[in-house]
Amino acid sequence: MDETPWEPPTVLLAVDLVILTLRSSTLHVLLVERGIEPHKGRSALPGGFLFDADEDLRTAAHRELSEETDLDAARLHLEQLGTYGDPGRDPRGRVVSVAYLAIAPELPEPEAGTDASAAAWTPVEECLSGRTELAFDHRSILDDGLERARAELEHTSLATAFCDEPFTISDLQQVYEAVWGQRLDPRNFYRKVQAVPGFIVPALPDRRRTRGRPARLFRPGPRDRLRPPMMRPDPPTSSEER
Amino acid sequence: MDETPWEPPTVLLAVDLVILTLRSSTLHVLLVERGIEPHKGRSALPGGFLFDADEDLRTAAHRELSEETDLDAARLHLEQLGTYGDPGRDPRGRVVSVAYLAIAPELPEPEAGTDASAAAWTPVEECLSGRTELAFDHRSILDDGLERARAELEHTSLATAFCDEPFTISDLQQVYEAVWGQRLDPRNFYRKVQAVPGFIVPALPDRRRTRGRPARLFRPGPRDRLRPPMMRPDPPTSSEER
DNA sequence: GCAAAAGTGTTTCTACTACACCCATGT
DNA sequence: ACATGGGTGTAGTAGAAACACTTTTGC
Repeated sequence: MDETPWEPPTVLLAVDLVILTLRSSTLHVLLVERGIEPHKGRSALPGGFLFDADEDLRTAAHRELSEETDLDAARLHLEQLGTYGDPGRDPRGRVVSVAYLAIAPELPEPEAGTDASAAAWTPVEECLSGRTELAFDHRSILDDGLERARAELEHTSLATAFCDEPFTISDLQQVYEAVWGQRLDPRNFYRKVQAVPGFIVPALPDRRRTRGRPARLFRPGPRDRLRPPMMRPDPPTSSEER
Repeated sequence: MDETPWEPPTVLLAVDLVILTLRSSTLHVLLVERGIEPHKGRSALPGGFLFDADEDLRTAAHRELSEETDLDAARLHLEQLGTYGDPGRDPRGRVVSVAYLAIAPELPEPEAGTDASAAAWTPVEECLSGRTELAFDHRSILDDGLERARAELEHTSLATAFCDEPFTISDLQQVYEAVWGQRLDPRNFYRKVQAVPGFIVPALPDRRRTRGRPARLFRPGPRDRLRPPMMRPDPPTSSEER
């Protein structure tokens, strides 16, 4: 049908990162302020173009992560989220961006970019409410990243990636509550988590000094997929169909 | 840091399709025989390069689908699966491929390509066992597609996309059994499916003529996300950790 | 009538919820 | 002592599995 000599179109390939963390029990996302057009001065997800034609996609994501934060990128959970390639999403031309989702434990210092204009942890609520508007289609990438994180908390051990080791069970509970936006019963959570084989394993009989009784400490277990899953309670469903 | 004039590398963008269907109670995937190098003569997932720089990714997937099968592409469930961009996955150069997952009900005629050399429904078992070797990294794309389909059967109404309307509950059960590779109890399945609000709704009091008592007919319901989910039974777990 | 598949009832077991209660520590 | 969060017991409820049994058709 089309045996005519035909040149496939080339596109620019980029990676974008949704980096989530918990800061004082609130979910935050790392945003940079764009230093150049388009969308100069607006907040955006960290990311950038593939460096050269031999660079692996995941490697590119790690590189951008290192360039724009001081995180120990190696130990970070990093997972492909989706690819965003609508024509017109970037006025400079056809840019297709592969988004990655990264989860970081709470950091000592919030920012310290070596590359981008400014990097800052921003409460996700600010983005969702529209108080902070994101460049390009980064709002929908963020939405997808949040929904992915919420779903993975049910079926994988992702939550432990938010925590520094060792962690207490209520550390873990704060992760679930922040990401799901729901309060959970600490007593039931305590047992439910431990009922999942391989999710968490006890650490040294060390104990954490806070108010109240010291808590036992745990580390991530060997299992990545949770069986049974940690199902989130149904949100108050407005209408029932039949 | 690098303010030197720098040209971002361009890549070739492709789409690949994992098209699954049920044929005589067995899960099949659509494969084409490659007519050109590389991997000439080998089986591969249908797909191809982006047509031009203005073409949407999903549109490209639909176009390739129409070109290589006679499916009514419009009514097909089509969902982004992931992006495969390892350098070296294609010897022709840097090709990044966005994979889509499509689910089709059983078709009157299995093949009829207008574009590719030959299209054929192949039992997925043939690919998994290695009896049919796939070109490029299509084997791992297929693996990801299967795992995605298995997971979506639990949480979404994807299974109805395998069925022609109207369908019986045991039609639906065959979908679950084929994709999960597990036998299910028909009596419990019968009630479990109907206990999910909005999953399926009764169709005309028409009945299907087979051996045995005729079954009631149903259509897909309004809900896309299943609550409660249809959890698959745990596969016989080999080892328990503690 | 008999085979075959659809659909129902019932029992048992497990899992989740809600909440009362006890435990260990800092102040 | 007492406040504060960690951890345990337990009853009530809902859902899942297992399986006996009835119903409706084709032959």
